[in-house]
Amino acid sequence: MPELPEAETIVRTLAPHVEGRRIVGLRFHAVRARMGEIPPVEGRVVRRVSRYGKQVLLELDDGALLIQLRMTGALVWNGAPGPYTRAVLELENGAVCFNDIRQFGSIRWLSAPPRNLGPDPLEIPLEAFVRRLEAHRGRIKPLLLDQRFVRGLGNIYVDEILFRAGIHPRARVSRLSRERAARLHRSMEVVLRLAIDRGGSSISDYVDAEGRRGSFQELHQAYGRAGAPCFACGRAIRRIVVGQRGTHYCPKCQRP
DNA sequence: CTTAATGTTCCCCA
DNA sequence: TTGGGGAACATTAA
Repeated sequence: MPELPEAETIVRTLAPHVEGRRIVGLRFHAVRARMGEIPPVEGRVVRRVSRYGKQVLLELDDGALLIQLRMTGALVWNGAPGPYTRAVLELENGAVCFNDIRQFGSIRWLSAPPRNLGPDPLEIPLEAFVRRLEAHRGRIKPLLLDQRFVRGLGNIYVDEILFRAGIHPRARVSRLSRERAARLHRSMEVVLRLAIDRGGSSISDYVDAEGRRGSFQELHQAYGRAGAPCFACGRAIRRIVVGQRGTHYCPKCQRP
């Protein structure tokens, strides 16, 4: 469920409730939700809530809880625990439910800040982005989905970004002109910022920490619009499979 | 009953 | 080493 804009929205809506608050307990309702060992966190204070790509970090004094939401994970403040609640973090002033229908998500302990992924797409300068592109060969969509290339993009936003940039999802990275690379860089920033402004995309399950849905799905130009007319040219949006992921694009605006 | 779904990881092959 | 394809994980909805 969460890509960068959803994770960012969760962080922004969760932070005011938990930052500076003392932890009372961390309980797992599903064994698979905990990845690896987690030291006792009772009595420790949540210093900061932040985002690393599409993951959420609850930073304590000497480490952090890293929450991977994967496909259906959610962090809801003071929500009632339900059948899909996999863990609950109790604080002095309330609780955070980690809900996750498909159970792909997990919570793990980090003793040092993560740095295993690529740069944040909202922070990487154009020059660095172009240099990174030049170091790769394959197709553009799988590369943008690779979290080691940039961190935070997922299936929805890659389709939206490529649409806005007018680039075919199967375009070869090595054949992108500098101009198109610049357009891609700009589209990345515009689409992500717009999506954050709209509180993310709620296709099925996604809600922020207040339990509210996002509205960026109403502005999708490509994702989920197979067969519908392109807002730019009127041609039907096409759905293909690229790297095992459903991929939506306009055959006219995104020429091969 | 079959397929696809906002994600990642692992295995095999070129 | 890199990249591509397929499968796996668990659950729901169409």
